Amino acid sequence: MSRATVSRVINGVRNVDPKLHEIVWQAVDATGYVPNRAARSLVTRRSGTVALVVSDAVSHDDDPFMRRFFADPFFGRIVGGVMSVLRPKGIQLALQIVGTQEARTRLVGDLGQGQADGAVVLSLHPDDTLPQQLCDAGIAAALVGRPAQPVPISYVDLANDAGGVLAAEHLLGRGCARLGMITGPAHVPASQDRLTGFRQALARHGHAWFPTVEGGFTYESGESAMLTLLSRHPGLDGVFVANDLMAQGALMALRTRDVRVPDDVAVIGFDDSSAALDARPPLTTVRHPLEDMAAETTRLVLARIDDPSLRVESVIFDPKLVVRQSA
Amino acid sequence: MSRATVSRVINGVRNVDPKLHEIVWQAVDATGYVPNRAARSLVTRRSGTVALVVSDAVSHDDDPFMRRFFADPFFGRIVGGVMSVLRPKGIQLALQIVGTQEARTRLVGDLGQGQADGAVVLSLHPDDTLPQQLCDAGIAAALVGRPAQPVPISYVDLANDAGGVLAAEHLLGRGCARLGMITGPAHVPASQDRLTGFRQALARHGHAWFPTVEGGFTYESGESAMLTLLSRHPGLDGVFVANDLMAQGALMALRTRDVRVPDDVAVIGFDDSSAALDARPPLTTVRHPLEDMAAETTRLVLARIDDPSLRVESVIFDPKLVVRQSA
DNA sequence: ATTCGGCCGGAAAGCGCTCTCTGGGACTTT
DNA sequence: AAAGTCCCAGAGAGCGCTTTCCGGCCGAAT
Repeated sequence: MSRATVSRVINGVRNVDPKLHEIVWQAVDATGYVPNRAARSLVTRRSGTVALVVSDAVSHDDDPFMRRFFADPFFGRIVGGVMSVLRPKGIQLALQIVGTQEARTRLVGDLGQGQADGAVVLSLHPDDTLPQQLCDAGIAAALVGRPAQPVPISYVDLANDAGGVLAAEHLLGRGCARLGMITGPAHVPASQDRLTGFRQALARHGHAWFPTVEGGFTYESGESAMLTLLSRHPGLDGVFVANDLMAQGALMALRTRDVRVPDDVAVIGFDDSSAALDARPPLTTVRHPLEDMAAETTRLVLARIDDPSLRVESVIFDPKLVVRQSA
Repeated sequence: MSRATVSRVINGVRNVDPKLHEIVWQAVDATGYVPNRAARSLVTRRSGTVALVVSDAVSHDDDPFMRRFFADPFFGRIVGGVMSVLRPKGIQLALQIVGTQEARTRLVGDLGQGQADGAVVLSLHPDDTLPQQLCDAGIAAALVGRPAQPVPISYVDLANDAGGVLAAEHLLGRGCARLGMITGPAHVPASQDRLTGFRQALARHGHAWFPTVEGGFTYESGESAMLTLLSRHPGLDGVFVANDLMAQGALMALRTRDVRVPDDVAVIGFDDSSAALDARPPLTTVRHPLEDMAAETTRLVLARIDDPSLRVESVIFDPKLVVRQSA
């Protein structure tokens, strides 16, 4: 029997006698044959790999930010979501971290050359040029989270502003009248959107202004932001915090000041991460379905690999309010 | 000029005229040429890739345990450590998750065939057969954490028992006399070792017995374990908790019972993760240098790829006590 | 001046696979 | 019964690279 026939059987091409089909599979099982991926991709020009690219502007490898980033559940949840769609299809996941401009250029070259068939991209820096480069190079790629600058590239995002609205309405609905917010870093689009949504919803209900303190998405920044808020505005009865980890910190601050939650001050977090469940009282929070979003991003990439002529597309997920005990 | 010459230049082989050398590099820069990885590995039989394998015994992809696992900083910290050594060398990281026995067999086949040159393995299940399979197949691999069963395979581990000793001595040293421990799951080797070390150190100081409650490494399990311990042994003045997240939960339990930390009860955690810093009071804990260990594991794999005749090797890291405010 | 040795660059053979192209056998049609 | 049709299997080219083998050139030694 010729290699061609075997190749046809293994790749499931029609026009093969069922008997031969059977024989081939038996032989494969018996010998434990595994096709050579390199040889295959050499001719098919497909690598059977999708890259997960983390693009940031750090100078060196051991950058403390990167350490924090990997330790953050954010990264792991995305990996989990991506894997959940890649695994059943037998597609490999290659991890790429690009910090410098040079690394970005090399990455685009490598991808263009076929190192991976497509890329799921996490663009962490506001003036990251990678989305544009990817776009120019015609690489099948999609972002998790909207690009900070307008670029014709597919992306999946959460309606962060709608999340802000949800939080505002819930707080208002339970009778809170003196609200405040602990925001995320100003340069992160998601932070902006959460603030905007919250602000607009409040405005619609006649609240022209409310106090705000900026945090850094960390536990400690949430704690100290809450302390600041509390000292400046002792009459506060409701706080929207831009992520759960900061909210957990805020809860601790409230506790040390002997402020009861939710009786004196109601707190709403954002993400519905494990921190929300671990907080005491458990956090009422806005669910951020990161796994599903990462999975959807991966599907977008895969679709584009199959048909490069596809239009760029954006998928916006709607957040849901998860009511627990903090508000 | 022939392709052969170009190849020689790019791969830095000797016997090339410096002038030609120069010309080639100029051309490469000018045209943005990137060598084809597939073609190269076809002939060199090297993929330039190392796999990070997570081996567990889950039945399906969306297994809740896996979701938890990815969301846990544990995974991310390891990824960070592995990347820190792979990146400078330009080696790719491919992520592989194997839950079923079938997937394990296929993985070993794929690796043996050259899909990756080696593997850094996280074996999460006590009777995981993967280490043995990898060993039998002669694949360059090393484990993060000691294998649950004795297998001739390289691994990197923490001297968990020494960590237990550190905790015991610190607690004893600050005058605690009625100690207890919240352990990790009994089937995890690391849990066992932490308990063993703690027990032996206490025995050496005349404490023949101390109360123990088993937790599941989660915040909530730590909280409820502490509550149990407190109700059964109200006189407790020191607790060793097998990881920081449980310790954070324990702190919360203590707080709700109005027990002062460290004045009434001293608490020591394990890992020195972000939870230790986020806890109030900040946790005195045993540092688990996971990033460094993952990096070392990767180096072991790389060394074995270079020279397959290398003996299997184990590297044991020593834990350090990080004293903060909880003990 | 002739030969020998050492080096450098080119030719060409694959690596293991896919896929087009073609031949041959069986079946259908007139 | 002869010609046409279809379908399946084999032959063979070639994917882009590395690497061995050789031929040719130049400098040194006899």
